[in-house]
Amino acid sequence: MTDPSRVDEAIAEQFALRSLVIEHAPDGFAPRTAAGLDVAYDGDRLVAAACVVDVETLSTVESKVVAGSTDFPYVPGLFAYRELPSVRAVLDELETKPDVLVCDGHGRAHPRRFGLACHLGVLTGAVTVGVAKSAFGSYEEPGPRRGDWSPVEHEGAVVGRALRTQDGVKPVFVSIGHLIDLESACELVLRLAAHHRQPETTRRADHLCRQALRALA
DNA sequence: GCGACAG
DNA sequence: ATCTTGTCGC
Repeated sequence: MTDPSRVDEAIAEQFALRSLVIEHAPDGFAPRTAAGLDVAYDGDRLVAAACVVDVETLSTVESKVVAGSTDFPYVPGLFAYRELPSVRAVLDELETKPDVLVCDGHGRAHPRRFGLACHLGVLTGAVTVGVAKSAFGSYEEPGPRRGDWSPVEHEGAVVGRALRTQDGVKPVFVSIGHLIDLESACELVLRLAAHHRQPETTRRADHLCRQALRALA
């Protein structure tokens, strides 16, 4: 049961905020650290995790987990309203200030071009990238090799890429969140996904939050 | 009107 | 996201 008024309100806010997204990086932007963000659920209880990784060596610099809860249901297109509060909470716990945040979901590749990654970026002023495991709508299959990609379009505009991060695996869907360009975002994701389909950042954050969640139960 | 729909 | 065994591949 999703309260219609909360949904309408959220959608209106997305339209109001989406023009604030900046689609290019600051001069000489070269991220040295990247933080992966993820949330694991047990009903309405949840654990959010952030894992900061050295982009060059892929070693973990710092990680934090935070327990919390949600009152907003999962609604496609309104993911941010469910996860953003806990994601921001765990980010506040970090002592390190990551150069870029890698979100588990879409940025511009969203029905209203304002997915979780954009929302987080605009609200915090951080550089953000969205990496999702599935796409809204359809896309053309990219080539079979690591690094191959195809554009993801929405209403005639390129909003993201289906990026093959390993030979023969399903592509991930990369889109910018805030303060970066799509090319740089894909370059970063490919670098972080040196060993697996998913970037090391998201993988480690994923492991951390579900491990912490089972520790509570 | 019907189906599709990040996690 | 989460519920879940065995199984294919490096």
